[in-house]
Amino acid sequence: MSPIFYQKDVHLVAIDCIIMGFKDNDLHILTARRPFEPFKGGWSLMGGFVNANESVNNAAKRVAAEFTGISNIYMEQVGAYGDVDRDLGERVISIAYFALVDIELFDRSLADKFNTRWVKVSLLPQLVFDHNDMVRDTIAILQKRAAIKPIGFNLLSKEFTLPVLQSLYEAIYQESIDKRNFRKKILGMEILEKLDEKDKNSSKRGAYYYQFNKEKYDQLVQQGLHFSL
Amino acid sequence: MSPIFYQKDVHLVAIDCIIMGFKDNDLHILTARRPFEPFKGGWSLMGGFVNANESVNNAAKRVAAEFTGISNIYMEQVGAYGDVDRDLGERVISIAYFALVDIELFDRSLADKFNTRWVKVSLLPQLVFDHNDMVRDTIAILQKRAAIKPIGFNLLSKEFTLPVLQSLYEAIYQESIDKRNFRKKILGMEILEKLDEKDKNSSKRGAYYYQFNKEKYDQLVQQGLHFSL
DNA sequence: ATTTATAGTGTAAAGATAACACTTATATTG
DNA sequence: CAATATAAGTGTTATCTTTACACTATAAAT
Repeated sequence: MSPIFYQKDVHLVAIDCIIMGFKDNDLHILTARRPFEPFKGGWSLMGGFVNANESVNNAAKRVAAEFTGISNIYMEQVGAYGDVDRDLGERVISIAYFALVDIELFDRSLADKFNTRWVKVSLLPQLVFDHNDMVRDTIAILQKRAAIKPIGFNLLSKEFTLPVLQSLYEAIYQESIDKRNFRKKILGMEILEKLDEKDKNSSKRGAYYYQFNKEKYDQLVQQGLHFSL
Repeated sequence: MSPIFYQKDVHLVAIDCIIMGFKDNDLHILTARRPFEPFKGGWSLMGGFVNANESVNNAAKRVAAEFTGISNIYMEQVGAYGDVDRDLGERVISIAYFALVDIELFDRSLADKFNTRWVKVSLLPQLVFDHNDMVRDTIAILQKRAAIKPIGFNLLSKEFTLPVLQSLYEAIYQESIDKRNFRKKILGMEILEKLDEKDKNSSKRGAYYYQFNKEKYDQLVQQGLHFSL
């Protein structure tokens, strides 16, 4: 009766990464023209296979670093996608991860090497296999997670202005937010530090730069206080 | 350069099910004495391997049905667990699912067959491998999910009393809830139907039975209203 | 008839969220 | 150098949501 006496089936296990960046007031996803059959030339997420000697989490980090040139990326697992014929070539079980990167750190030489492009989430084309499902599930997770954890900062440079931070949250939630209410709430948390410099690119007056204070945040969490936007 | 020219590694892919039931005012998880090495005799979740010809979701349903005798179980994926040495015998990537069952429907003959037992979540022993992590992650998901979706009803019989429903939510959130506030909220959603019979087992006065009206709930969701407890 | 145990019920205070419009700073232009 | 144009920055009020809180009702058992 015991399964140990049967031959157990083995599977190809892949990683697919939903690599997200923020620019031009919009969330973007790194996509590539798929270089292999099946669906050669179709738009695809960044992927790779899990090797025998690496954890699934490490495989995801490896893949994300390979296509962006960035290490230490913030990543979360989205889930396993396991329909028998989800990959039309052969059976592959894929584990999807989303990655939040500061798009400024992206190594642009890799865009040529891998034929990748940052596309707006709102203008995402049809992707191969079930990759659109993965993106949809990612956005659902991101909306929930961003509301209760300060993960949005991973999408910004270390220094950012409040108008940019607000437009990031508007992009994530896909709805506009009242400026005064947003500032009241985010500044009320006391996890941001106001700097003396201003960003004068987007307005004549200029907007002050802020930076996220992780130490203060961790301290507040320990006191039982919670991020909530 | 293309990975297609390399031998790709293949993996054993397992399912582990966190099968949850509700009785005696507490959440319970189905556990079994593990019948194989490694860790033969250790407490374990219900597991199995994904076959070549079945989707991962179907494998999870198969495993859950095999150990409970119940089909059409409410299940959600918890995530993939992929450390290289998480299973000390051989490398196995496991995909965990939680299942919510009406414990009354459990086929008790299977408890003998598989040497399983329902144990209180609050008294869960140490489990083999990373199974305790899976349980912890399940409870975190369950707490969030139960707050925004009426999934708790999957743990109850079709007819239930409000005191029982409240104790279910108290068990999920691991905190006590004010009786009046709870009733106000849940009845205010208008997704419950009051029946004429009472349950007289737990009190002299008896508590009215209610049942969940899924049609009404779906209708309200379409109108943009949301469950929130 | 009395006791006992759980079911059932409403209101008010506090806190969170949502709605709303004008002033300020500064680069650019005439 | 005065006027203009543009985005940054700032408080208050109303509404809704959440929380806190204590007594009455029902019916079985004695």
